[in-house]
Amino acid sequence: MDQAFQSHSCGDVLNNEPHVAEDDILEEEKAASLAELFRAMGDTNRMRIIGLLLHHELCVHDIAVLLGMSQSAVSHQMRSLRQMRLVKSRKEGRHVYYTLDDDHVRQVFQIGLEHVECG
Amino acid sequence: MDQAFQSHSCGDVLNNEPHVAEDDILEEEKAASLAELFRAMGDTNRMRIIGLLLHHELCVHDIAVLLGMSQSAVSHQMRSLRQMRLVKSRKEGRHVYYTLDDDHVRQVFQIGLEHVECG
DNA sequence: ATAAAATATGAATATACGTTCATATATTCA
DNA sequence: TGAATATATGAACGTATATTCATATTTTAT
Repeated sequence: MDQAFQSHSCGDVLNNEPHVAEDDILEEEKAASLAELFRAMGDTNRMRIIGLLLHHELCVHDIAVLLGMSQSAVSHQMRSLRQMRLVKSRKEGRHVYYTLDDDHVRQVFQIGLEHVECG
Repeated sequence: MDQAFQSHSCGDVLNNEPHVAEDDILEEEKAASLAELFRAMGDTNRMRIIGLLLHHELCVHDIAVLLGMSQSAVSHQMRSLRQMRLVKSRKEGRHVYYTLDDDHVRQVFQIGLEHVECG
């Protein structure tokens, strides 16, 4: 029997659902990836950036000006967003234009917005 | 004219879309709320907890046992999750049972999973 | 009433993270 | 080539955060 079931003594949920632990194991590696993804969205400035990119393709400098951030700060943030595949970049001359990577980002943003707005 | 338009000189996106800045202002307060929400999902253990609560209503002690976390650590985490309205609690005797607060949480989790899996 | 069990909380510590500053790389234009 | 513009990057510093430890609160059982 799973070790998780040996040392608890409260609710009977675990006893009625003997596969809770196994299901959880499946999610273990994914939990870290998910956390990493959401951590990338867990910053006000990065959310402001995503908010801008919902509607427009923008380069680093434009984002910096629009949000009143330093060029360096934006560049560092874009790196995080790129690494988490929240945005993708397109180089054109000396500019690097950013857009949202895929529709998942838009969806998560939108559902999150519903959550914090309506409740 | 908006101050954001005075000091940039690169892409013409801003000139072609004169309302970028105003749209952004609308999202300003929301950006902080969104970031707060996603920050609450930006931790591996909290994602493991959400992963468990997708399928089962569980009390603090059960979660602690299943995830190999201390009672205190889980309790602190549940507080964060409650404050962000990701979970809701139901007290029954000396137990406090937790479930996901609403379907937004499930949806964001699911879409996030799609993103990190298939990508 | 006393003991045990479940949960919550405050302080402390260690780690993660976001910004700034200085600087490097790359591209355009004179 | 040299100057200017756009972006990227590494180090450093300050802040936020997750855990542990000790303890408080609440409820159940004897």
